[in-house]
Amino acid sequence: MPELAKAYEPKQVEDRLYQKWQERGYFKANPGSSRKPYSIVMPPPNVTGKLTLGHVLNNTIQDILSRKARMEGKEVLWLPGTDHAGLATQTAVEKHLRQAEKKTRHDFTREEFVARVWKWKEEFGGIITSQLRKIGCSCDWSRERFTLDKDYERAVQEVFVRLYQEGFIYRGTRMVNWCPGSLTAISDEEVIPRAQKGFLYYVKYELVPEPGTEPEYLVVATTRPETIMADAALAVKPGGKWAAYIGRNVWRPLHRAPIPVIPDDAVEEGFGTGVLKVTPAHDKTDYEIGKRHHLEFTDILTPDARIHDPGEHDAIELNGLDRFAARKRSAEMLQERGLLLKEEPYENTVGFSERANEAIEPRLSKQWFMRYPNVPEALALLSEGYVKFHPEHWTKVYAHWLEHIQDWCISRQVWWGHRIPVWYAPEMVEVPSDIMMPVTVNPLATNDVVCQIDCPGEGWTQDPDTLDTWFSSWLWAYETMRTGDGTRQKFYPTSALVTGPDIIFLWVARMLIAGLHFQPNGEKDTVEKTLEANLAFRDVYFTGLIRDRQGRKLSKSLGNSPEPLDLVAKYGADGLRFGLVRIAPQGADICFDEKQIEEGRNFCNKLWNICRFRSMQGPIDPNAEPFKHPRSIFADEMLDRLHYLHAGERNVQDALHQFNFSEAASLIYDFVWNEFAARFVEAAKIDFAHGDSPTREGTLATFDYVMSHVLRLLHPFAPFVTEELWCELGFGTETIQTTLWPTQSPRSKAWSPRAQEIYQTADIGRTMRGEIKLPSNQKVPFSLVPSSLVSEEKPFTDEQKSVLAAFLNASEIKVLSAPPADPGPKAFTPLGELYLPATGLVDPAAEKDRVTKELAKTEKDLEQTRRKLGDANMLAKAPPAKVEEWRALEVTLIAKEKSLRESLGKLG
RNA sequence: GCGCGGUUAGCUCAGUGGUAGAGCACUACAUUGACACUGUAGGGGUCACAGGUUCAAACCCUGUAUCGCGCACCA
Repeated sequence: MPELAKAYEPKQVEDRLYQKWQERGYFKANPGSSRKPYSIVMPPPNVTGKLTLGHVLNNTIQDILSRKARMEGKEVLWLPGTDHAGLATQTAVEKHLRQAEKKTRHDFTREEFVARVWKWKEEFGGIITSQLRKIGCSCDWSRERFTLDKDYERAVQEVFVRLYQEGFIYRGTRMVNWCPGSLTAISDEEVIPRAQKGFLYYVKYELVPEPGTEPEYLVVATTRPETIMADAALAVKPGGKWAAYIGRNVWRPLHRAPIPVIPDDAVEEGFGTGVLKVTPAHDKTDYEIGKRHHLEFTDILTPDARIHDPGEHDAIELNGLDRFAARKRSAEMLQERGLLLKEEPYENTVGFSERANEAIEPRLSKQWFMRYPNVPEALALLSEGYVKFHPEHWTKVYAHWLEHIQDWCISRQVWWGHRIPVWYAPEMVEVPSDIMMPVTVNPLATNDVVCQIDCPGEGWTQDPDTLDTWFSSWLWAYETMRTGDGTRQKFYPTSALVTGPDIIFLWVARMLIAGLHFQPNGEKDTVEKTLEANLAFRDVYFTGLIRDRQGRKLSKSLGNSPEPLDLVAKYGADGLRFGLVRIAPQGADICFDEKQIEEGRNFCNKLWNICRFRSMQGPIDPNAEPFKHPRSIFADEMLDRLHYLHAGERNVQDALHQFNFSEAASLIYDFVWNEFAARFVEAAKIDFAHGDSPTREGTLATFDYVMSHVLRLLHPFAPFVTEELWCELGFGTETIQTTLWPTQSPRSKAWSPRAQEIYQTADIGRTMRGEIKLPSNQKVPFSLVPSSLVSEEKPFTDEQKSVLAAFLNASEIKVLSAPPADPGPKAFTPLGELYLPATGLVDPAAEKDRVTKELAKTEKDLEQTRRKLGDANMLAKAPPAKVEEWRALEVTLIAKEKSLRESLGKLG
């Protein structure tokens, strides 16, 4: 057997193993297999994007699920792919063109520009998928999909046509969230509210005098004086304090004209002045009010949010100004006209588009909308348990969204994406969407339109818009499986989805709805079966967001986002994976610290060195059967611990079953480091040192048996190091990937608590050494006066003594029948009283300190216990077993206290 | 404003009724044979606060504070 390197070197291992796995086709899913299916579709990352830590966590969890399922004998499909990310990619290419060629998208024809984006995609499209390979993802790359693949594109358009025909998709002029930076509409779900510091401007609206009235005015508090020219009315609460003015007119202060005072329930008297200025074309609420009162819809903003209020009027100078400059200027103009009463600092929430970092402009615009089908069914999926969210509390968020669902604005004024399959008759003149003018609103216009994929004939023009990227990804769970070879029949519904809660509406909910409505697996004989056959997925695991140590989101602009591949180079892919998964808390965001990755690497190295040590003792037996050999109590103890790792109160099986990955990782970590390495391996050294030890073979077999379990349990988390050790050490020859996932291990019938007692005694003895400040390499003689139980019922053997001596770094352990004549520092252990020599080692003053401290703690414990035992109420109502525990504790503590007092007495 | 989640050691987190835990960081000691990516020991906590339930509360209930997230017709 080759000797292993002194430390685990991931670089020597990772690429070689990944290549081997690929060549041998381990990740390939076979739809013809008779094995039970297990499937996951990868949330497709932006095709030209780069790997982030979020991707690492997310895909590591998918890999854990996939690899474990393979080891459980399932036919696994983990389907990878990428997303065309319409606006994001287009923006990136436009930025590149601006910098490299000083051109905008409008310097090209649409076809030329889209060709440039494809070129960009060819150049950068492979980066993220190659990065996923670097971290060991076991997806079936032969099935990689892209949301703009020809077939996929056609499927998206088919869905559009179908929904149009079914009446779920319509075109309309409505208020949308307009991004003046990207010049496109976006959906409600893509608007991010942000607190903004601004001002509340108090503006005088003078009443148009009527015969017999005094000059009067109403005051409006507004954050947006730049929209005053678009005011169509003032609204007040019906029957409220301003109700007397209803029906009168006021002078609009800029672009002076009379506008009516109207009653509307949308007005809250407690807000501002209780008088609301109504700009139906620039505010969602005002739009509704405008419709109710048949007001005029005046749009005074260009698509890029500059003022454009044509005609002759008194505020003409605002034209051409950006909305924020216009805000300032209009306030000044009001001031100059004596119409601005005051302005006060004010914080309100404004919607932003994340991509362009621009304040969203509520804007009247002609767009395509989708009314969601199957909403009640989608709600039932979760409430009736067909689909489960982990952690569960996201269910409520999902339900709330569905209960308040609004139609989805699905058209985008973007060139890179799925073109809307709608055609306009030759005689129709469509206004190009990028013209820099406000829209002409004519809600009554009817269009001669045809909705179909192919051009209906000469002269017909296709709608210039593309579809929201999410309108393609909502089909991802099943459309990626359309391969004509039975893949969808075998693997859909998918088993699990792993994603972030930030796209619960954008993607997760919509995929469930798509499954319900399009029924990719067809109709079955009962409603329930139809439902179950068409679930997009059965379990959804939501990861937390990764933040930096200050709690900020990781982002490129903040520069707080570590490069995952740098971390791989430093700590290895397994170190990164294991470190991240072990620390990721359930249902909460992750506070990233590189130290955690370092721990992951250290753990892999620990595992490596345990195996290295084993390989020095001779060849490994891949079929080791420890229960067939005579065994030490330490081997039995180890086997017992393994049993509990599988079946204890907290165990790996349950943790993974409950999607508690950090718990599973922590359990294995603690087991390997604290049970296996720190206890069993140290005790095994005694066996290994003596070739003639009768338990040597049993210890070797236990070692191999337990290590075989550990490597397999760990493989989904740390695929490279476990595979390397598995094959190099001879546990197997081919691969660990297709070995059996271990779920249980029996206890030894011969198990006794003695090994635990020895470990506990060693801990106590080591503490004693530490307290009298013995250098850790100084060998000293210990004496033990065994308790009666130890001396009579279960003798303290020489082998046990050797192990205890090794743990204590003792030169010898003298077993005495009575305390030594000249007793030194003493401690109570499960084995009896443990003594250090009185002379030569101990400074009496330090020893007195030690005993005094120990006595104080004992007295405190004793007092606490006695308080309980003295409380009649407590004794009466607590369970008897608990009371017994307290009684036993009291006895021990009394003896300990007595003995410590004696020691203290002797020390003077 | 409503809803969800958090608040435990310097840091990151476990801990769903019975004497407060882990890793990191810190301090001391130790480099002969698995591992310094190590070993041994130590210091360090009014479990956010206030009430309540209970024999007993970090844990259950109510309220408050605070942080994060989501939702809302936030003029």
